[in-house]
Amino acid sequence: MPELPEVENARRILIRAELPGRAFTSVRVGWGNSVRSPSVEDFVLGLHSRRVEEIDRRGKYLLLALDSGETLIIHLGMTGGLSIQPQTQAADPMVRHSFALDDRRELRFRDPRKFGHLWLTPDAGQTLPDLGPEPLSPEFTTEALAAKLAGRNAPIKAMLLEQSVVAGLGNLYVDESLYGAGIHPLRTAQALDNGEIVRLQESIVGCLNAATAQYDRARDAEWPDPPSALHTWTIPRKDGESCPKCAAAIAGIRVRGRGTFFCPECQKESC
DNA sequence: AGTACGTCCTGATCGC
DNA sequence: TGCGATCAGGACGTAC
Repeated sequence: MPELPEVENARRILIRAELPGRAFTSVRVGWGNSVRSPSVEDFVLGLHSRRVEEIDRRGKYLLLALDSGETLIIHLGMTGGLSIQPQTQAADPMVRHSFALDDRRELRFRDPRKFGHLWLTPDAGQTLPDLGPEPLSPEFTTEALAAKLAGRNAPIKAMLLEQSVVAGLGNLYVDESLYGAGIHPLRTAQALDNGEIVRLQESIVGCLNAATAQYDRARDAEWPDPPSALHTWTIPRKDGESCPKCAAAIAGIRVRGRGTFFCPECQKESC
């Protein structure tokens, strides 16, 4: 499931593959429900002959700035992945959308589960939902995190999945961050003390930086076939496996319907 | 407003 | 062995 490090990896792959500078010569939308706005027809028309100038990221959203002044926003959903391949190369049947480029290559959006989404908008800021701070930017301070958690009764795990609290965390990196901070996923957000919030903020940054660095190394080592997903987590995601720190049995529970793994010894429910 | 839950999707895995 | 049932979850709509 693409979360911040995976989306950032995708961004850097597209930049290294020199997508910026290229123009779309034709666009094929294979699953209309993916296009959130405008209509599929206007989406295709609006992209025609447009050149990609820059590729940015906000949370889990990729932002492709076009020479028309509009922005193509891509969210990979749970199973989405992007690649650039020669137009002559046969496309996987799971490729839902194709963006032919002016150099005989093609940007392909593979998305088996169809949870990915696309937008073409004149104002990305207005189109994107309310997103919290970028966790790898200086704006993501302990104070900023504390302010978001203040007065909130939901489990800390649910809060961290909320993109308006911090942008870019998903199920996996939330578990990983809580494990690193030694905080139980069901702790009430507003019950965390200052020391715990400090540890949590540091753990989130540490997890994301470590994963991003791992992707950087893999891209360099495996170019031109860099991995789109790596095993970046340290806590086993299986009930009963041993905690790498204390060897206790890892517990698997469900929090808000999400599979959640933690160490009952390192992450006590009451403190 | 805050919290919780169902929904969209289909490949992979599970269990009989 | 085969096949139907279940699982996986990001973001959003709806409900309380």
